[in-house]
Amino acid sequence: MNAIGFEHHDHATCIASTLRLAEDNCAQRGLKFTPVRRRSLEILLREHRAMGAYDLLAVLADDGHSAQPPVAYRALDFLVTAGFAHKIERLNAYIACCHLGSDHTPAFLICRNCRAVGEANASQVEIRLDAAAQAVGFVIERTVVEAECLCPNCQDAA
Amino acid sequence: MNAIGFEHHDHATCIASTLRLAEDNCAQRGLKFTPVRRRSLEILLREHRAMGAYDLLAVLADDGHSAQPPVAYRALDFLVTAGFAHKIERLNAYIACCHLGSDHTPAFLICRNCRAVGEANASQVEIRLDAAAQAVGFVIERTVVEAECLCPNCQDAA
DNA sequence: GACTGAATGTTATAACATATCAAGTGCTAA
DNA sequence: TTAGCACTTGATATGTTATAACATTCAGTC
Repeated sequence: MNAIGFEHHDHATCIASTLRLAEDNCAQRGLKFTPVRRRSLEILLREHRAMGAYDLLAVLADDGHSAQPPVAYRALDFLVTAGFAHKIERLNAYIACCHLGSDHTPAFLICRNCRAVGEANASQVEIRLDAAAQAVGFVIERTVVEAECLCPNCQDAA
Repeated sequence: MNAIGFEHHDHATCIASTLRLAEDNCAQRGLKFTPVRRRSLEILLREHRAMGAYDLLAVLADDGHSAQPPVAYRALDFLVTAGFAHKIERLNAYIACCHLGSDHTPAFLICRNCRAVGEANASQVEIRLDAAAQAVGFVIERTVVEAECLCPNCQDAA
């Protein structure tokens, strides 16, 4: 369950700058970037992979935070709502957003074998559901796109 | 959690013909369309909406079938694998396929308020994830597209 | 009849998620 | 300055979704 496309980057800088971005963003929007929320985002960024809520919880517990499930779910809900993280429905797991700041419809590539996750950016995805939605009078608010894949490693292994 | 696009159809005929289609399909492919599997598909078709595994289980139990979770999950797994049903990841629920027989990438419209579900057919959906997948060496096997919507009723209610 | 492989029965538990209510915190307006 | 409000956090309990593991049954076939 590693993230894809991050093999050669300065991880510490990436985390710090994203946290700063999130901080600024919260200030602008009047959102409270509390310690648990900040720490949760930091954990997701540090892992750079999809984590279950209970995985996050375990790390928070190690920090000495309260370790009841609602703590993790509240933090994740905040991050997802604020656009700092995404939920991978397929895995019931959460991942820090790679394109924080830019408005985007995320699309995920998920290895069905090792659960590695890659986030494609919006320009690479085009969806034409509008006609179908209009036909039945639905208004689309958000679209989840998740592709079940085999990653290069797991292709080789097979 | 009603299905969309089925307001004016002959439901009994629809169920019967779909079951027959599934039966033929299994015969051709050498799959065993056992009583539980058949009954599960019939239940999904009858409901014409996304059902949780435990919802299905409850109906099976009323029939007098064994009512342990694996019974429902096995039946659902068979139906999904055979292409007779789909899983709605967003809802952790299952729905009978509307386009049984035709090869298709399903796409769902899901009302976030009442959980009504509509299945769009493949020609209305176009996805361009290939470039993103190629860039990181992933091979896409299946794509999940689920749009979070407001259905007409819930738009009015708002 | 005995073997084989698939399907089913059964028990237990893992994994994911939320309801509820109490307590703390920070802001602001009388 | 303190009363009230909105929001966040703490804590307990429980609800919901899913699977592991192993026993048993059953249909086909040698």
